[in-house]
Amino acid sequence: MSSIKDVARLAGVSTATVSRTLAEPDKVTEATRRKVQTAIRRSGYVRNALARSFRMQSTQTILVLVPDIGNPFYSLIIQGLEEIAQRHHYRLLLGDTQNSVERELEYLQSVMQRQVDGVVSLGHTLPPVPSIKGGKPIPLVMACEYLHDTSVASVSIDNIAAATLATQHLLGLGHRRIAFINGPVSTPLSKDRMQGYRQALKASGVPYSKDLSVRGDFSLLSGEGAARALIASNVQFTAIVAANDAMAIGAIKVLRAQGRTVPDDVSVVGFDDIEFAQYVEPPLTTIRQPRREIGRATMTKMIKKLSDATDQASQIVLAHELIIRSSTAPHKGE
Amino acid sequence: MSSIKDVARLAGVSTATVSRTLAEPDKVTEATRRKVQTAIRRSGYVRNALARSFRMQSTQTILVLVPDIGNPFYSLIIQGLEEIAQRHHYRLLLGDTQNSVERELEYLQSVMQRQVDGVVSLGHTLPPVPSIKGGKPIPLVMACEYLHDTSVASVSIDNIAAATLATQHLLGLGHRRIAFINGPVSTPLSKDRMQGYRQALKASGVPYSKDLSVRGDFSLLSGEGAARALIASNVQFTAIVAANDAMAIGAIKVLRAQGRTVPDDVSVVGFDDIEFAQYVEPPLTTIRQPRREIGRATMTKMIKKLSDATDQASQIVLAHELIIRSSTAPHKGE
DNA sequence: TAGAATCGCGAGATCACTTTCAAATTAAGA
DNA sequence: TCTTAATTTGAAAGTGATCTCGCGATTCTA
Repeated sequence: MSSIKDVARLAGVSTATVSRTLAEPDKVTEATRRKVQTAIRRSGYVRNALARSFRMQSTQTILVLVPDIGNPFYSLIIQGLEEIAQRHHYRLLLGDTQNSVERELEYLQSVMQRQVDGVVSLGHTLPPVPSIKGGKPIPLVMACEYLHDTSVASVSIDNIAAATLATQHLLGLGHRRIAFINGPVSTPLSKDRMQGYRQALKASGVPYSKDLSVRGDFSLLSGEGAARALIASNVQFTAIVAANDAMAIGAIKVLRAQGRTVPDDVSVVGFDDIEFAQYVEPPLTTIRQPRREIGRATMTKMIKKLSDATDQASQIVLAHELIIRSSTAPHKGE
Repeated sequence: MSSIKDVARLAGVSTATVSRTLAEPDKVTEATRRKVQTAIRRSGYVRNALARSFRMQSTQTILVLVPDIGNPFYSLIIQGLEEIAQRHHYRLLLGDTQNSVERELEYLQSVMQRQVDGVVSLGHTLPPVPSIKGGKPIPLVMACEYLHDTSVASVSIDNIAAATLATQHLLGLGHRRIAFINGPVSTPLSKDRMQGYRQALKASGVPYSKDLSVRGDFSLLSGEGAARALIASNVQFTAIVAANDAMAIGAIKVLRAQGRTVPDDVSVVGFDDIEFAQYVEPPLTTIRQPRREIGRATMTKMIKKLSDATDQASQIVLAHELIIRSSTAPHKGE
């Protein structure tokens, strides 16, 4: 493989000039530039990115921590991230943490070893260690999730407002006994959705009942479990709001299996608007998150931080939207 | 940041010894090992992976080309890949090619620039360029897809047999007019599934009709389109086999919208057994691919190639399985 | 047209690590 | 005790690029 030295020799210039030609072509004479360029072509030279990364101590790579690659919710976000990253010549290193702290730590090794220039986290656990990179903090941006207290940049929707909207929709249809299937409660995001739910209830004068809240982990299976728990506990409910679509879909499956029809017996509203939401029966009423846009905004923020270390952390909030399909209907009966 | 030099100085040894202590601790005296280790601890030294990669001309990173991250079919495969990779201290660089050649080429840049040690492709396009790495070919393994003619290693199921099995299931239920929704026809995988379909038909003495075959692109939307095309063409059919679950699910949606019930009016069998297949209505009969196992086997092969350049390309074939749910039923009627 | 400023280019240092080769030390054998 | 073999260690080379510094050439200013 030819190196920069070979090119330099072939072109009759120094390696410095070759490097310059590559990095800032206009800092070099027309004539030499041409010489170098033909030398490059002739030798089939390609820049050794490893050497370059080493020298510059930067890899043009962003680590993206995904809680679960299998969750289709993340796909559009990733596409948004990638779109902007590619535009700025950054690459994405996707790390599937599988909701496991150990796995996350493994990836953070890469960070410690300076193999990535920045970290985007789609999960709620704040990557703990990597705030130093040769003394300098390494940029971190959270997407979807966020931290209330700290000064970590994030991009998300207003989950309180969104959950309120979902609940209001049900309330507006005449439902009063509305169950709530939450995600893992530890995260600010889950807390906010819960808060939005309660807020809407309160505003309509509907008392909050603890029995109507169950917890899942955002998976299809946990949605089933939540619905089963709800039914087993014998509380009355005519509607459910789930903290994400997967759990809503899981719940619907159980509901139907138990002979309750959706939406006639119970209305269900989801959260996220994943692609499959339109394909289940009945098509799911849900809150749409601007997923691609979240990805774009997140990476844009990251790029900014990368080029300007003094860039301030900010909490970017994007708009959500209630998508009404067929899984919700007016409350029937006395 | 402290470097190996600092550690060496602190421990009163040479950098070579520090390096050795890290790489092969037993090539070093107990005493010096201890000295070095405390020096490492005291200085908070972490190996600079960039320098290391540069020196060794290897990054311990495998590029995984995924046609579409959003497709949940790939998630388990990726998890399988990751499981084995991590065990051997390799990292995964996930590249979402979005079925676009340009994007694929972008990622192949990484390969040319020696930023990855190997390439796993989940798509059908054979990465063209990267067969050279400093003259040496860089390992490539395909998963799911494969090439009939060449000597590229691959891990997949027997798609002919699998499609035959799916079709036979329908045939066994008494169906004779069985439609086939294929994927992009250019790929060996699609051709094989089609062939399996036709083979089963032939074996049962059912004539193949061109009108009963339509083509999609593996997406939910294209499944809808395919079903619509089928209906519009006015051919009679009482069953459909789709080349993947997403298209099957899309087709079911259209079927129901048109007033045909599944499976009473038309039986549908999918392919892949993605998680959602159990959650649609009716739950989907489908061919299960051992996805996690495919991932594992692929990465195992990759590791082998990485450590042994003479390793022969092989076509590993794993077992598939017909999962019968509720989207298929005996053919009704005269 | 002399002196100053600017520009283009090359020599060589540098980045942090691995690895070769030979020296030095230790262990084994006679 | 001396020689030989084995083991442990260090000096230094090498990896491929970038970048600083300074020199010579060119252009500008007065």
